[in-house]
Amino acid sequence: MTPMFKIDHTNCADCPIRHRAVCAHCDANELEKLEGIKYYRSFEAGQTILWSGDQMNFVGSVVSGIASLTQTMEDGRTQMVGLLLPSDFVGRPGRESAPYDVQATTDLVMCCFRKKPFEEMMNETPHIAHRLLQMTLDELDAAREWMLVLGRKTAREKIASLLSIIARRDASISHEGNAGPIVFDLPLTREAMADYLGLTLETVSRQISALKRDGVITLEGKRHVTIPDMGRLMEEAGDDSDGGFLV
Amino acid sequence: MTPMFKIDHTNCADCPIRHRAVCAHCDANELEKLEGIKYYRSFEAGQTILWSGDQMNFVGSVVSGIASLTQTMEDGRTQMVGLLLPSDFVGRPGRESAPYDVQATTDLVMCCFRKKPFEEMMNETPHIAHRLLQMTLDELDAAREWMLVLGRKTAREKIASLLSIIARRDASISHEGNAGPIVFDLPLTREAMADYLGLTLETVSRQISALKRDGVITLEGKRHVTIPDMGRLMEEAGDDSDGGFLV
DNA sequence: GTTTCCACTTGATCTCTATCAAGGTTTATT
DNA sequence: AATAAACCTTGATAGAGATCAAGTGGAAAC
Repeated sequence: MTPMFKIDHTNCADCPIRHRAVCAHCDANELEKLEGIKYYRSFEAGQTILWSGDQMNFVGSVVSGIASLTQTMEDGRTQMVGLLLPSDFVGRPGRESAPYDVQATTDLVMCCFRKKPFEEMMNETPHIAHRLLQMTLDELDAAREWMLVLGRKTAREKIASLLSIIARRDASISHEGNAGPIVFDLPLTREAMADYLGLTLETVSRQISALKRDGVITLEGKRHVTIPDMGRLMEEAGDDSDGGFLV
Repeated sequence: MTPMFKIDHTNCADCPIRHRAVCAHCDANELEKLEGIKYYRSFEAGQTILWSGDQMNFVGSVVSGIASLTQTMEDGRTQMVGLLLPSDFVGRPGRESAPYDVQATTDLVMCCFRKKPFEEMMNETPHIAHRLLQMTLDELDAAREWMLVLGRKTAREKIASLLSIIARRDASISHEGNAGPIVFDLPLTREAMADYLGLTLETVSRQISALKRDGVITLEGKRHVTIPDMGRLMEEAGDDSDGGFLV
């Protein structure tokens, strides 16, 4: 079965969304139906988009920036449970409320669809339901991969795993699958990284310094990262070299 | 929208599956179509049902016993990424292979459907696709809830969280939502619990002893557990008392 | 130009959990 | 009844990461 939506980071001319996600522009048949319910929203870094328990009256895709899903315990401990990069889908068709906080980790633009009409369209067009199921399965795979990181990896491996995810995601967007050094800007503070990895920000800082000292990464300033050897980084992450991350 | 399948632990006369899962007997319209492709399979405790990467040519529901999903690193570290209790759905419609090992943790009976015809039926009957999306979202919620456990909870809280999940699940099956002590048999070895919680089996044993010493649980033998006060257990787990676990 | 603030780094120490090791129970096997 | 094989418990010790604390650097605000 060939997917009705183009996927995997191909852009179309008039839409900024990379098409791992559902997008109106990708399917001429749906375009008119969606045009009316589509809108863009911008958020500032640090802004909370939704609190856990809030009514969620839209679904959408990240256009630019990074959003994060966070769970919080009563005493304030927090764990990031999802990182939404450009092209990722946000939303829970058929669900009333958000089960975790959704935050803009950086300045963020989202392409939103009002939920009701989106769901109606989903019910009428089976391939969209099918596509959503596939995306949800992707997210489930990514969440489970992350459970291994959280449960069994050392601090150093955790950092390497996170850098590896961001590097791979970034590389696949900027220049299609070539070798050579990978360069990118870290979009997360040390604290956000710690929240994602189940560490403290001090440990994150120490391990980044260690990876730098050992030549696994190069840093200019605090955010600009160069990965001279991706294979080496993935060894440090404890992954089989071919890698199975899906985020 | 009312679900076409009965859900939430109601049994019908001729089917052993509790209906959080897709099941032929729950929808007369689909019954005949499914009859031909449905079959039961039994597994012994410890048996591996699927290795990571194997072709997955069926989907199905757990009828009795417990199955687990496990990820393994090259050096042997393992993390359980899912626990499948009776009524849980196993399978990845539209996917070729399993991304993790599937094992029978106890003796296990599954109700299986051959994948191809199941997928065809899914494509023809939108409400089954819809139901599968909802179930996958449930699993995603559970996985993300578990990320908080793995990333931020102490060993004691982790044990309490696991007991809490099993107790709640068990209680909702055996006697509909009443108060009073909850009694059940632990279906997992200390080692399996450790693999699920990102701990060692020694730490699991020590924390269970501690919970017993502190009167949070009572143990007869090594597996028979009594929870005198479920609220107390949930406090120990660090949950807001109303609890959000979805497993 | 100075001050303030925020993100980050580094050091010292402590604590929780892993690790190593030994022994105990229960259940199955001979 | 004796033996073996899982499974579990408990103790001693070590180590990874948390916690507490001080200080650096850079950018924005005054």
